[in-house]
Amino acid sequence: MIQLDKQYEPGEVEKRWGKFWEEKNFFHADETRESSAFSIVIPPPNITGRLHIGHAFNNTLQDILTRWKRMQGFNALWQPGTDHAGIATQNVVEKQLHAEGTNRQDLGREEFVRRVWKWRDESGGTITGQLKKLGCSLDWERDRFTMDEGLSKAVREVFVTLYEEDLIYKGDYIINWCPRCHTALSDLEVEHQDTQGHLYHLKYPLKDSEDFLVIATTRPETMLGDTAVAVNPEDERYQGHKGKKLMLPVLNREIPLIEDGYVDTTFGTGALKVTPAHDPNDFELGQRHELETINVMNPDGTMNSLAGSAYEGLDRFECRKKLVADLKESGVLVKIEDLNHSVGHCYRCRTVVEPYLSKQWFVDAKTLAKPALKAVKDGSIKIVPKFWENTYFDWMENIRDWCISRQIWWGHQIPAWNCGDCGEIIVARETPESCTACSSKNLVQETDVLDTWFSSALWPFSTLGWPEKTESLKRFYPTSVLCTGFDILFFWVARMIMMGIKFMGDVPFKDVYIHALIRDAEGQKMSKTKGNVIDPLEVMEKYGTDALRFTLAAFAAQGRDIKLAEDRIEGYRNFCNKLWNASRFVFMNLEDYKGSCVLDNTNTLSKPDRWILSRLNQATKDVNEALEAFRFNDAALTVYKFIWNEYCDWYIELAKPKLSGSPEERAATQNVLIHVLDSALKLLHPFMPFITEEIWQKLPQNENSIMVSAFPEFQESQTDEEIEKEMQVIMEVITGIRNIRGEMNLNPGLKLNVLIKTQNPEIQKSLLDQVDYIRELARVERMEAGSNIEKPKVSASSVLGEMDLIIPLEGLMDFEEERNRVEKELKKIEKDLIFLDKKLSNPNFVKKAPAEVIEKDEHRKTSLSEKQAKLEIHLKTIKQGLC
RNA sequence: GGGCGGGUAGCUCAGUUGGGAGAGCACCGGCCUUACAAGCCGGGGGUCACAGGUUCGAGCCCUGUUCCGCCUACCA
Repeated sequence: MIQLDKQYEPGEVEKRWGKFWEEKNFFHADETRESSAFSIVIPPPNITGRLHIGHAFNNTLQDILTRWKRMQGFNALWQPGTDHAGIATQNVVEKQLHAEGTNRQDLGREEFVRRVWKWRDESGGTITGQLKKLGCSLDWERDRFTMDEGLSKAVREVFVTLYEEDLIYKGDYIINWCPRCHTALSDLEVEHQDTQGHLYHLKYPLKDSEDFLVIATTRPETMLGDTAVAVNPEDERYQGHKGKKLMLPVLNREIPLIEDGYVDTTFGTGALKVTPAHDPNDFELGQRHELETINVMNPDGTMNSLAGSAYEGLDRFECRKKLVADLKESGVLVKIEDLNHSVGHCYRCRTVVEPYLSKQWFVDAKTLAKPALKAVKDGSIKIVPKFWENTYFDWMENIRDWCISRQIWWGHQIPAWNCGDCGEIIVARETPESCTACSSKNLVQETDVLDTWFSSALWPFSTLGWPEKTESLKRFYPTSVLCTGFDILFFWVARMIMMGIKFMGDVPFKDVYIHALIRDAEGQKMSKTKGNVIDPLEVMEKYGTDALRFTLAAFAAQGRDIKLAEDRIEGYRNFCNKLWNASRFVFMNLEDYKGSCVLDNTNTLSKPDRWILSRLNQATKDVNEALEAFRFNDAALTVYKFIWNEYCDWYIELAKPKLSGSPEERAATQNVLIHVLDSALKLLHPFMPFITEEIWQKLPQNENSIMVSAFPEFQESQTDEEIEKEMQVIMEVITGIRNIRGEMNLNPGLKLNVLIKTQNPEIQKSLLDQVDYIRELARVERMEAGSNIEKPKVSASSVLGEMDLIIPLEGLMDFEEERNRVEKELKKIEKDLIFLDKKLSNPNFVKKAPAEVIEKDEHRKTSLSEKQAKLEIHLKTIKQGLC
């Protein structure tokens, strides 16, 4: 006989089954298998990553879907992999070098890249091990890395194709420059933060005049690169100055006054300094007016020689300080105002980014966005929850070209070669031997690498073998669903849609499930610097992986951010224990059991048996429907309630008397206990894979693992509404008795006698049929049920539907308590009746509401009135007793 | 500036087509009832942010206000 410990201990169990699943290769999806496919690609974690709570959440949801579909018989693939995470990884290794007293420049590019690979081989797998601990059923055989040979080939293929179609181009534009990372960033990689800054008002003198204009700027140091001042042509203040020249203070450079409708007459003084090399708007102004561009900064954020000898070499912020002091002294500075404005920061290192003119590579995003926009508009891709679609549309409709070149070393080097002789740019899939224009062998490859998100954008097909035409692609593309947080909707999701449609001719996934972000108990974003991170590994250690997974699923409602509270995890840890002990009970009663988990003979079933089977069927339906709609929380809660509130609270209790009944009764009950436990474990398995496997393996069945067993399916024939109603009445009586016992402080051990008066012969019969359950569960000695019951004077009583529940309490009666109890009940009824009366006496309601609603209310009113009358009589006798 | 999400019990949150609000935790009372004290039984607790509107009927639909959070933007 199988004995379970009194408490569930997750640690050892999790290790054992994790290993078992992997050894049995259950996570593998075979592309040659015929059954219909279900596929998900993991949002590839950075190789620098350690599993944080966001990963745990995201991957738990994916694992739930994958396990569920796999059990449903789908050929289910969950594609694993990691991202090389260009800047992030480079920063990590650079930090190491710094600690060793060296740097990447000293190492040189080749050696540095070798060093990063070495780091990746040694530490890049951390997250993989952690995902395994979480129980993720990823097909590890297919593990991919964005810098793998195959995926790099895909990157080249895409780059070259887009270049050939003029969808990738190279040009001089203002980009976001991070002076610390020494690289360009895409617009998305800049985090805007509202910052309390200053607006400096400066006098720009007109040439050969005492007169001057006042301009306003937040970044005075950029004035050193000014090549014009602009005003709005409509601005009356400046009508007299048309065509004049100004002298740039400090450098005494002559600059023109130009007119452009872009200038906002209401901001500052209505005069705008124009710095085409250091501001995106000024750059456009400059292009329109053919202004010179003067770049006054070095890539590291210090001022260069064009800034003038007084400032050359200074850091941009030091320069600002010194310059402002100088301007104040020379009388150029008019005033300094406080200004709250948003300042861009590098999303990797938090350094203030600098708008910077430089030569970069861009993707023509507008062209690629069009079909990607359409795919969501026409429903080829569904975003859940739907409100994210608007955000997606908005961004895609206003998309700007994507800067894809990065001046770092770790990543996919751009497949472009510059001819040292004729200057030709050669973009090619294979490294060229010689220049296509002049046949020179003097070719140097572009040193820039591609934005990390460029390779991520190809993930749904590059991982399946593209550009080769593989079986895996055929079977698993398009993938079924993409599951991710909204923070990378633009970074990743939108770009995958663009690239998928462009290169596969089909969407990369049919559904996108966007989940919320997890915050701490105060609603703060978790971050290491704040020290408020919940470490999933610690939580798993403390409460068990299943408890964490279930908590995350139960929180996954569609809407607000998730404030993770530890007591919820504890609550679901308790649920594990509850399930464990219910199973323990089942196993304790199986020593003579000979059957299997499959119900063979339904004829011998008792009413509670039929009831729990019907309820199981309903739960099955609800779970499947909820998962189908990505309502993880509903699905989780359904299983929870079924197991705890129905199977444990009622069915096991109802089963106890039958287990000590006749051998036939005992056998039948064992059958149902086991069958329902078996099914409940399956329903729960996607959420709690470890404990369900542990218990399931002890059940009498022959399959390999619960994870490859068949997920329960709803069967119309298994629903039995009659039985559900009948059992409801029995439960009501039991609860009613318990209620009186509790409210009147009667000793729980005290056996009561119970009278039930009812005119309904069916209820009478049912009560008498099932008197054993009532006696057992409500601790009743004798029960009488009939239509001619006399109510003893000294008794507690309540009205339950068509039944009058009477408990004689001669010698035990606390009249005071009973009066309070009945008066409380009457008060409630009175309130309800007033409400119903009002409603039913409203002619419009009677006229317009659907018949069934009216009928329901009328019925309710009658039964409440009856109940009220009966209770009032009862109350009278109580009061007599009190006197 | 534009957009999105949220405001429901003391706390954390559900509430799927509109028909008088639920869970977990916390709280109160009673129980070691041989599966489980990480448990069992019973109980109290809500002007569903505010103000209007539509409707016979609104937590749910519409409008406005307010507070919180987030996204986005070329506010020098």
